[in-house]
Amino acid sequence: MRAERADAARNRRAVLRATERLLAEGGGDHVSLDRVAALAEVGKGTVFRRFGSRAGLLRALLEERSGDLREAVTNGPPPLGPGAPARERLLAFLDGLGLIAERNAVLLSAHGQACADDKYGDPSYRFWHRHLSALLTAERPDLDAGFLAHGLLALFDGGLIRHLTPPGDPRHFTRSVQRMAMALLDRD
Amino acid sequence: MRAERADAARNRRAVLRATERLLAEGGGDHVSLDRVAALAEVGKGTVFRRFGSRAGLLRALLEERSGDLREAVTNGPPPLGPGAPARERLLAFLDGLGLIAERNAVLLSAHGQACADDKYGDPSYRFWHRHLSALLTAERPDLDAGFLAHGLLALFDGGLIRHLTPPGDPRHFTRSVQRMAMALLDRD
Amino acid sequence: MRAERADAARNRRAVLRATERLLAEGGGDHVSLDRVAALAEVGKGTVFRRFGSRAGLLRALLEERSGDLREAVTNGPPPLGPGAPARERLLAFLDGLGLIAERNAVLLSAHGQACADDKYGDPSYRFWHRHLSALLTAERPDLDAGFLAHGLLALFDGGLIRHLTPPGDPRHFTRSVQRMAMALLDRD
Amino acid sequence: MRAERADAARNRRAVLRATERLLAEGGGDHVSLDRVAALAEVGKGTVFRRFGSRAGLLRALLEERSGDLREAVTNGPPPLGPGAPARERLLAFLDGLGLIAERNAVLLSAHGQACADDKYGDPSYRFWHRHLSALLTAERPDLDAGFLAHGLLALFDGGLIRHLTPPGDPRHFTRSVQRMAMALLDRD
DNA sequence: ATATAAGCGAGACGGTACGTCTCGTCTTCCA
DNA sequence: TGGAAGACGAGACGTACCGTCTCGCTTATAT
Repeated sequence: MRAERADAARNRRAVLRATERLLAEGGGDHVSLDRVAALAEVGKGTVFRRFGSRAGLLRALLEERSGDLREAVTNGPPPLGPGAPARERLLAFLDGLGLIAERNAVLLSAHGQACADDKYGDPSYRFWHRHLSALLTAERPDLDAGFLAHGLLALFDGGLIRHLTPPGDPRHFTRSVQRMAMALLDRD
Repeated sequence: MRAERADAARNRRAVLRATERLLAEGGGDHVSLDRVAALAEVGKGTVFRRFGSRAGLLRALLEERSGDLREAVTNGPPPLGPGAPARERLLAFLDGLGLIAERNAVLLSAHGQACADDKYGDPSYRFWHRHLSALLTAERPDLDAGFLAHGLLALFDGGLIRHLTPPGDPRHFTRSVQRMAMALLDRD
Repeated sequence: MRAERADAARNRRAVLRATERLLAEGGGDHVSLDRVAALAEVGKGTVFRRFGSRAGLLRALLEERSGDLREAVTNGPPPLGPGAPARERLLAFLDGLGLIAERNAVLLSAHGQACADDKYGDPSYRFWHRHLSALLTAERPDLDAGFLAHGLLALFDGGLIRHLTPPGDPRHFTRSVQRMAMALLDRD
Repeated sequence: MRAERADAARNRRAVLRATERLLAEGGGDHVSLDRVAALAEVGKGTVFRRFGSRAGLLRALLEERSGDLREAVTNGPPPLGPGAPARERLLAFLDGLGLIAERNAVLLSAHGQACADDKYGDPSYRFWHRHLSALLTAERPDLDAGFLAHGLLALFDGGLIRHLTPPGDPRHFTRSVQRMAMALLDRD
């Protein structure tokens, strides 16, 4: 049991590392499960047993990347975690999510393509959405916070980030998102 | 450049009609170019000659669907066309685009998947983006209208529309978008 | 190198059987890889994985057909195998090869068309050529046996065989080849 | 009427020149009728009007190349033409045909592939075959001259010529053919 | 000079093969 | 005997090709 777990963990890591290498090399289309398995020196079946599908693999990688943020948002210290005013938490959250997105634009694209239309049911998406909704509601109970949350999350698209990120200013996108959020929060 | 040959036009139409039939029947994944060609009673080569790729085909269909709006926005009467106040034009435009999107959510999804990350360079996207940017700038020159325009357009995602449209209220999504736009325009 | 998997072998056989059925049904042009795969109840990829290309498939079939002769010539009893006088071995070999060719004229044509000009580098061709050369050299060291071997093998063309085989005398072609070989061997 | 003929002749020549340029450039597979038409600056329809098919085009080119030999063999002076002893005519003929074949090995391959199995009914082939048969019969009425003629003609295969022609000795193949023919003629 | 007719370039078309690729399943085999 | 390796089915994609067919310009004749 224990040895087996170690194997599984090693494989899991190998597959994820292979995936990110392929992502870095050739973009989202470069990540085929055959290639991932080959690069990870693992059978294709193993990839599926661990991750279920291409979408699952990309999702797992994305969750690995954003696990810390999720933790910080739930249990961490302010301003990310509970305790700070909603406005500050919102800005901090967008900063954190933006950083992840900027660093993983290619992965984001690939995940978006793979998940197709299940994207909005994804637990991860739902978590971000709930969090955003709550913060927005706190500041602007008069607005449709749920929809606004979708609106803000819709910005976190790999293609858009690549399109908007100028060379030399990797945080440009995040600041734009934050400004847009502020424009939404500002009461007329 | 010679004009499109008569039979070419006929085929173009047949292919587009076949595409929409397949989209309606079985969703985006049902639209394979082989099937399109077969249903249109056209050689596979013809589809590729006209549309270049799966993405090109879906794009063409989408442009056909939105051609009227584009025309109305450019040369039509107010409030869509020039002449009305920017705020009214914006609402009218979002109404028009929302209607198209609500009616073509499946197509939108399929297109989004196929176009991958070239989406933001697409002439059609750029047109909508320019238009939105101009209207937003007119109302709120103090904001980053270009980014807000991307933000609003990011909402027009097939999956999100399906996710948010309740049975019995097909225009719900559009109204939400309009409200979000108004929230952005309202000066603090 | 692992041994061929059991299912791989099964599929290999199924594909070859499908190929020969299609050859028999409708001639060489009837053998498309799509059809072969469909008839063998096998994915198209499997055909390519095993045989690499149309040419490879036909070559494999041909080699299957001539494997026994190859074995008999190498290790079998005289007069085909080693031990008999060269003249008798030559006649026996031509008889064997002629029989195969007469029975597989259609396959021969198809293979000739598909292999294009790599024909003379093909291991199978080289084997027959070496064998023939050796036998001819033994009998007529004064002649260019290598060239004569090419000359004799050039006769084994599907189209020529069909052209020369009268109804009711399927071995006519072979006897002609043998007589021509004898004419070459006969010393002036 | 007369002007039209001029056009037709010009086009015919342009198409043949284009064909040979493509043959020279990239081998037989490079000669697609689309490319021929484009290079000849001629409509594709014109190619088909003149030559009927890919095979017809290659045949026409081949006949252009061998027209002189045909004429010389029929009406020319000895030893090619009538008047010389059969043995000398045969050698002269093989020399002439060999020269053409050596210079047009690629064309020969392409023609062989295109004509598939109609090759032996081709008027040109039949002419060479009749001529060879007659000469062989004259020398060796005891042999099956018709078959031997096929045997000799079977040597004129583009692939074989390329395979056997060493760099620096372009007539090697022809001499080999002549020696083989002599070996056949030499009475035991 | 105008109208009609023929012919040709250009190339689109239908149909289809090829070979590559992908996913997710499923069989086989090894440890 | 349980899980890793990877072959498999299914089928899409995009390209190429052939031989046919359509179109519309250009020329050629007829009025």
